[in-house]
Amino acid sequence: MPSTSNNLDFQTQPGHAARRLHQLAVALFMQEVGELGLTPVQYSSLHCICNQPGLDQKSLARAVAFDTSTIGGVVDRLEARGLVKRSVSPHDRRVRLLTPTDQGLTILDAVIPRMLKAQERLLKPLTAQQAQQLMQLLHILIEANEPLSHMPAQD
Amino acid sequence: MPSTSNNLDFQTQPGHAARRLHQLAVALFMQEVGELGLTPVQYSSLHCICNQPGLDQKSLARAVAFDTSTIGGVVDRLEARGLVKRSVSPHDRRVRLLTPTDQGLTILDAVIPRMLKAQERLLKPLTAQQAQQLMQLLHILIEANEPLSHMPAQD
DNA sequence: TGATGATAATATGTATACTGAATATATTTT
DNA sequence: AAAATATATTCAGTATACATATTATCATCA
Repeated sequence: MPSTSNNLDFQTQPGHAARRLHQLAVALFMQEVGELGLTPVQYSSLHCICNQPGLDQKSLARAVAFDTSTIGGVVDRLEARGLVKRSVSPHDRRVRLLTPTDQGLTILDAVIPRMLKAQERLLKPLTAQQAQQLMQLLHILIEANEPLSHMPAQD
Repeated sequence: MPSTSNNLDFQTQPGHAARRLHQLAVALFMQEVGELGLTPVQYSSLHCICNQPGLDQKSLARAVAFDTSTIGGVVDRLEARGLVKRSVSPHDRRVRLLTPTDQGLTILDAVIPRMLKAQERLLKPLTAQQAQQLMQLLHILIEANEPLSHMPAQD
């Protein structure tokens, strides 16, 4: 028996389970929302920008927990689709301020019920109590390990 | 107040939590294992190949829950680093059989304790009971939603 | 046997997700 | 004010992760 068996099986490791859960969450999101052409990350970003128009990219990155490199490409695509506008901040010309277009606001409203359905489907195999438990446990891990995220640090 | 507030905040959605958990799991893995130059996915694949030498790529994809496009690139990189060999199956020349090299076996042994440390660190904020609960809930979701995975179907 | 269809792998294109370097602009220090 | 430092964004490079198309090979059946 090799040293790599049984309890060492990657299948049972939390990291692998985390990848699988994420994989399923994305697949469900794309099933429900994909028709509208928004990815999960694009949705989160658009949501943020609509709720806080005038946000800069660094703050957006922190809000959705991305590094600033990644957010750049996401915003590129939202901008290319005409859902968001980038403008140079008058106070600091390094900064790009993000605002939603009318089309961006419209599509966000169309996406939300579908997004909610995806979330519901993801947790459907759990009882209400289990679902609440899961979310609580996830939040503990996320908050405790926050410093590990690659998003820009708090001001 | 826009229609996109509060309980609709993406921060509280399970899909977002899933992405964050995965993000943390990868970051911890890379902290512990990165020095050895293996990613989480490469580790899982190498582990599989070492435990089942002669595996074909499709079976590997199913084992690690990837689609076959993705696994191709992963194996490319493992092969380029000399950890794995690809050979044409004598029974079916479409099939590539995967076997570990000595170096592949050696590096796997070196990786395992570090990988375990990463897993431990990920769940450290939880009590033993909570950790067990979390894993149980994750497995329920993964199994229930299995048909959604993009990995190749069972034979 | 030759056409048909199925299958394993590869190739192409898009979108995360990260590291590290480069660029432009601000701020601080001397 | 010039120099040094800091910051927001962008750029280049690597590695998932998926969809879709293509290629090579196999299996079946007319």
